[in-house]
Amino acid sequence: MEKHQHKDPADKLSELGYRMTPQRMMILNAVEGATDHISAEEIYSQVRAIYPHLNLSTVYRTLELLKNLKLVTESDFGEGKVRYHSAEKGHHHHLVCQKCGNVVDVDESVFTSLTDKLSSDHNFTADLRHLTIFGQCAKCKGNVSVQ
Amino acid sequence: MEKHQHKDPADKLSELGYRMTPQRMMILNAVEGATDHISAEEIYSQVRAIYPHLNLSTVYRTLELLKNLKLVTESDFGEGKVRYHSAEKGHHHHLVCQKCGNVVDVDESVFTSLTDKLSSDHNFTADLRHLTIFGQCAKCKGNVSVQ
DNA sequence: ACTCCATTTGCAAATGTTGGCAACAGCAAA
DNA sequence: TTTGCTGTTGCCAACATTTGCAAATGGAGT
Repeated sequence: MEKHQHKDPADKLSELGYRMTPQRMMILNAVEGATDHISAEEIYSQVRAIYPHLNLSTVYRTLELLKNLKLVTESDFGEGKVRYHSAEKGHHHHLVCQKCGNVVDVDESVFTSLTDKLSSDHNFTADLRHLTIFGQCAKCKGNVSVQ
Repeated sequence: MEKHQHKDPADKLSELGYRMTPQRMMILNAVEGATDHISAEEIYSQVRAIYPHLNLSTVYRTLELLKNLKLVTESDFGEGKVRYHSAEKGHHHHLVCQKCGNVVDVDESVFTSLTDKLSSDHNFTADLRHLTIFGQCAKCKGNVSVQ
């Protein structure tokens, strides 16, 4: 009954001609179900707990696919690994402090002036899904230490 | 005679208390001398040709140092590896087309409205040295193909 | 149910990059 | 010049991620 009220990402996959395999189903669930940005390794062990026959490559390949289909979002917080987030839950971007490592979310609207300018000046349609901005937060701005 | 007209990056290193070793000298030269954005591996083999006793780790560690000292700039063009550029040659940013892979340079000024907003709204000082924006260029905007 | 075939997976090896640790080298003090 | 301290390097193993390839599988057609 509530089947076609808002399109389930799983349906979206098969509608686009991709196969809905158990692996994909569970990886998708892991990303959707995560309360925060989740890493490939976390998805891997989380799914493995209930579906032990799963390869890490499959996780990466599925995330790549979901990313291309705009079902998930990829963010690099400078940890040496990348994190994923369900696109369903709304777009937002990140400010990462290079000193304390703190991450602040900012709304997409902050970037509209930039995307407008890129569009008008360069005829370039920016895709800001991955955008992470590094810099210094309010707290750390006083510190003068060189790294 | 022209020694202290504009500060040589090499001098800058030792002034800041870092040692000027042959490895660092040659890695720095490789980045300064490159006509375009150069990868770690390229620096490695280029320096090795005239200084065979050099380790790839040293290249990465030196680049990390130069990056922190704001002598070089790091850019990720989505090739699976990162590229470096001499900061002396002026700051600019990149628009990478997700379809054709073409890279366009844009001037730093395009981003002033964004950095101003981040500063006033979030008291966050953005460091845009690494900024690469993905999206679609003018040519590819017509295409409808999914990936 | 059965066949077929492109898609998807697992496996293992390769990639680019980082980290630990012991040996080495620059430089200041004696 | 020798000593000693500390920063730097080489070596090697770890890490996150990607790739090639052969085997397995979903699902359309019979």
